[in-house]
Amino acid sequence: MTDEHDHDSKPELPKDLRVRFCPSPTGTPHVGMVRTALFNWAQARHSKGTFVFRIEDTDAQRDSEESYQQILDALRWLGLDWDEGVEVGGPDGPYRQSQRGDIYRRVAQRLLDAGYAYESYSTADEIRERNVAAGRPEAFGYDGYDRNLSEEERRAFRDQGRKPALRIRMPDEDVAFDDLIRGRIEFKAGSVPDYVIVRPNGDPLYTLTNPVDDAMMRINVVLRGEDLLSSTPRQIVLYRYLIELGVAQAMPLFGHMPYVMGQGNKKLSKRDPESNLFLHREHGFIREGLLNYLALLGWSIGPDRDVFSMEEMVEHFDIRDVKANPAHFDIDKAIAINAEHIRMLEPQDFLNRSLPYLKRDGLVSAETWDDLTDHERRILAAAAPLVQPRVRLLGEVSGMMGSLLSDADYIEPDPDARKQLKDSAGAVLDLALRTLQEVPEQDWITDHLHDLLTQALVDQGGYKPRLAFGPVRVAVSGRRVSPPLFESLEIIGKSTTLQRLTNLRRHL
RNA sequence: GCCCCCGUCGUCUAACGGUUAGGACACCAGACUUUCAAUCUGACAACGAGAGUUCGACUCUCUCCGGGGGUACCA
Repeated sequence: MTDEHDHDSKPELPKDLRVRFCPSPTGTPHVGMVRTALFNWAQARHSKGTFVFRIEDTDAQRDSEESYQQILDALRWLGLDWDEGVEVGGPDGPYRQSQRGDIYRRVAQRLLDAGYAYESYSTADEIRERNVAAGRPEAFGYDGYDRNLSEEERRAFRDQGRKPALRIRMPDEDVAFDDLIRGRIEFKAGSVPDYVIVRPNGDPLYTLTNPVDDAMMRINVVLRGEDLLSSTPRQIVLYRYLIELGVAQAMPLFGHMPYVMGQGNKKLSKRDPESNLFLHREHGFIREGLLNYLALLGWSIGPDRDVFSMEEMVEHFDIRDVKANPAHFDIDKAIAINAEHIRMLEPQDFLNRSLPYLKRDGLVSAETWDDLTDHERRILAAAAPLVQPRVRLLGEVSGMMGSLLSDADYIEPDPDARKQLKDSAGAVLDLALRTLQEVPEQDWITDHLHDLLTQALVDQGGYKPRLAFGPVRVAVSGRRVSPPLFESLEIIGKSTTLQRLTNLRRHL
């Protein structure tokens, strides 16, 4: 497969590509995070490179073990496998930043010794006060006050009991780079203030840990969210220092992916239910469908095409083809794509994946095929082809199959279904009952039942098909929407069918 | 304030100087049908605005407008 696009001014991807996914374990996994993981994974697989999975848990206040476990669960469910990282190990471990404190301390000290970083005693309040006093906007940022403190001045601060944060010294020059998605981006000199890499209490910050780990893990392509775009110049500067110190070998390439947007013009927030990956799973998204949809947010496999497998995505994916503008998460389209993937499932696969939902809803005795009863297996096998093209989410399977799996001799019609019953329903049910009673067990098959009822109700009874079959369907399924009628009759059998017809007749 | 990003149907996208601006989702109408789906047909619907460059701009440049992000001892 040759790449059909030229990528203008965008850089070439490195030969031995190494990308990473490095979430912070805060909260439950969300779709924006999944999309980031997906694009990194797809690029790694396409380029036959290495996908590193690291956890950035330097913020003890917000990080949680539960969230970490959920992220693992998410990636495993989605099938986004990693080559090096947590759980699987690798040459550059440990892969949780909370276990790498010594590394950061050592690098910070070297940055300080080399003069690339300096001690800063200013508090946030003091910085703000100085800005206001100098007529600068409050949000001007750090003013460089501690840049050239003498040893005496530093001692004076220490004697007051103050401890310094460590700040990186930003050079007074433009910083530019070629973004893999956006092309050349230039930041004007002086627009990025000196920034903190280590707190006064010694805690390293993301600003330090992220580039240091990328450097030590030899990450050469950084694909991350657009929200990190404006922090790239300071990262580049730090990287230059790390190269000087021999900690980093070379500057990585950067690509900044557009946001996934929610309602209105706002980034999909963690609070938004539509962002919750596990909620989508509970509703019955399958991994193929969700991943396919997420891939569509900013990327296209080609003209006039939007349903594809992950294998196809891997074959064609190039981060340089990703669009730079934010995309709205459209749940309707996501569901439609999911429906396509459900229809493409092998029938047995469809059943196996539906079982947890059926079990959850109390319709079957087990979550796995082998643990079901013969009776359940027989019904499910017969019902699957009827149901599979009719559901868009696996969570809908229960509603479609409920009346087939149940051996109840009466099903209370839901209100929607009851509205379908016209005045003629009683007479129709009587006629259907009389007709079906005569059918020998061995003739209780779909085609025969269809012929028989059509003849009795439509041809001879004079009812329009709608009026003829509506009441029968409601009696059997209790719903306005159901699997096809005659197949359903065959599946539930003669005895149950007659009982349900009789009992609906009684409850009219 | 300053810095940075983004701008094609309602939504996701195709187009890479020359097309009646294509497809998908949603919506509407129809065919098929026992219902609902599936499938098929059709309809509706977009280049933010203005200047350039060019024989010719969705496409290149600039300005404006609009939206978003950053300006943290969060990531």
